Amino acid sequence: MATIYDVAARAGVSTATVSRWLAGQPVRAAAVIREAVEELGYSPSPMAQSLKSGRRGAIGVVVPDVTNPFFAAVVKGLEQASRGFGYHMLLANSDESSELEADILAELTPRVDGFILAPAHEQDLGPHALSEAGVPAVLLDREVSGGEAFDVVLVDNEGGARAAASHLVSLGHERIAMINGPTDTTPGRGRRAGFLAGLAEGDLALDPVYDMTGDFREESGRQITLQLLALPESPTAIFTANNLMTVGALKALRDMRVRVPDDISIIGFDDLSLGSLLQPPLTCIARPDVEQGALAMRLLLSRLTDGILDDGRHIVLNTSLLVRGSTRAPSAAHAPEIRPRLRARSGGATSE
Amino acid sequence: MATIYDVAARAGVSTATVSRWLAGQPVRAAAVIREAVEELGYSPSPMAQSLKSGRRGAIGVVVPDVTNPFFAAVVKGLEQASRGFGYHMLLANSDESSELEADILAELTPRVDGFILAPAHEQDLGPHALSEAGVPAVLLDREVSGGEAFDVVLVDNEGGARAAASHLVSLGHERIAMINGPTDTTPGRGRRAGFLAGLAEGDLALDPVYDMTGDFREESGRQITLQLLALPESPTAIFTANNLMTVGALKALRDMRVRVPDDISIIGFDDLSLGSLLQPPLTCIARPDVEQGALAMRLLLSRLTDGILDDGRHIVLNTSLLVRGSTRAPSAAHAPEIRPRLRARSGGATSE
DNA sequence: CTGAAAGCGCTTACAG
DNA sequence: CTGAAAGCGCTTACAG
Repeated sequence: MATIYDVAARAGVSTATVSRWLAGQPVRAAAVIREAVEELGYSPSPMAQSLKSGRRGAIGVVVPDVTNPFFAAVVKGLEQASRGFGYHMLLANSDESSELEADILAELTPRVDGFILAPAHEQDLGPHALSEAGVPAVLLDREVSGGEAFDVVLVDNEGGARAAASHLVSLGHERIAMINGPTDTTPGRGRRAGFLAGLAEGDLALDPVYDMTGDFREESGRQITLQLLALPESPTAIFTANNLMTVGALKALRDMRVRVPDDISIIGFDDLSLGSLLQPPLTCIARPDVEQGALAMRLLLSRLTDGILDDGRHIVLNTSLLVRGSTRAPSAAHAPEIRPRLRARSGGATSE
Repeated sequence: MATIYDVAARAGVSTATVSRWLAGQPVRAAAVIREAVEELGYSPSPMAQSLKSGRRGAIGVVVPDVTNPFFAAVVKGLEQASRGFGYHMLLANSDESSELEADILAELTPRVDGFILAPAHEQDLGPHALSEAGVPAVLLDREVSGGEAFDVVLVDNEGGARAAASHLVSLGHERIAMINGPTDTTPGRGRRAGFLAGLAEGDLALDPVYDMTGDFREESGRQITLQLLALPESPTAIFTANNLMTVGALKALRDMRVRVPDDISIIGFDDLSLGSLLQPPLTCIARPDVEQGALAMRLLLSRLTDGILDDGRHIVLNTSLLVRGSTRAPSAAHAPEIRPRLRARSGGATSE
């Protein structure tokens, strides 16, 4: 590989001049240098440049799981927004583990100029180590306790979950279950709070037997749904707190031959790529994903390139309720008013 | 940040000794050095190390689109297989564009030790530039013409597509359409060849009006399906050549209220994450994805760490036919034998 | 605008 | 096993 010395020699100037030309500064020998560069096929070594300048030219992206369509979309948004700024993306999955996340951050820190991070848990220490090291980070979809100084791009978890609750309440449901994610994550905490608030507005409380916590993965959604169906008095409606758990719940429902929405209503936080193709189509709380990634990247770039040093900026994106076919009023067999009478005879259609 | 000089000074040894200790070589002052490193919170600069050693510690991953669940799974496999080897992943999307791909490769080349690449088209020049530059690359899911020297991990496109054709033929279909991807991609070429072969085994040919080519994206699957449905004699079965186009086709079918499999059968290459939840569940050609990524990474690592210099190794993964509910024998109204008679009266149920 | 020179933080023959 | 020294390929005050 040709070095800057080769170019300088060939062009008959000093390496300093070549370096200036590379940086776009006005240089007398511009034409000769360009020629030498082309003939030698020269391209500067990013490693050497970084060593001198301290600029790494890379951004670390750490998400729980790229396999989750939401995060895949986020990554796409990140890339779109960063195009043309000369940064590359170092991607890693934390697999929802705070330990792995901390390791990854430590590994990546000396290699990047900043981070886009969706922390596994709100108690994660990794992000704080970052701010101590002076590496800017914007938190995506999830906050961290004591992390007010970070830029954050969130979705309106409370508002979305509240809308889900209101929707179910307005349909007449009373036996309503929530399959939530860990409450030590921002989405888990926010969606729970919002859901409880929405129920409260309908003078309902979340019955402890219907108050379930999974781990945001498909399998936990499936298992918990199975548990709910096995209850002596199973719920007439379920709110699943994210896309993957919704899929798990739907699979459990199908396996148990529970009809949606006849026997049970289901509404999920996050739309599914095939949400509109399901039978019935999924009622859900939809939200931007690619845009959320793009927004986060723009915040980071503004710190990196404009040297912005404000306090943490908070952006909260709106959700929207998509009423499709998976929710409806509870069937007569489950209607609260007549439930006791019917149950004395039938034992309840869904409790088996 | 502490440098190796700080550590050396504190430990009372030379930087050479510290460097050797870092590399795991036996050193007398090991204990003192360790202490100094801990007290200073020293961690070596990867940039400086790279500049000296030439080892970049990163692998470039270039795929058409991480948003495609197949590639998201592949990326997960790549990461799993590389864990513990000390490499980081630089991820970029080519967006199915050969030009963007070439730019990305040029940008990334000086920063990585090797590439995992799913080329946009078989004529791409980018990969050849790589081998000229001496940067190892393994091709994933897609080959490149004249690229016999590359390691490649493919899926059995021919076999899978042939199985799809056989399945439809065995059900009695004759008016069979294929919605393929670009034939200048390995999957497009292979799946077409396999499908034609499968039809030929049933003494059938692919009618030119049923021989469609999209771009592997959802929207093209939708558009083409609409075109097929508008045909005076629409097909009784469709084979879609990848996951995204299958989704598009299903949406078109739903929008046009065409019943599956009553009015039309559909089989896709690639399973969908919700494939089993659809009504009817999707019949498809399934294949490994995470494993394909892991395999590709192992090939690359073997070149990188063991310095293997063999000729290109080819791995072809098997597909499996998942017969679910979206395919069945053509209905009487479409049965070839009696079609002419019926059509004289009804005009055909699906042609509207 | 330009060049000589120092230095970014390491690693690695070379000599001991 | 260890240290002095050169050098990886750049950039950037400094002096002109």
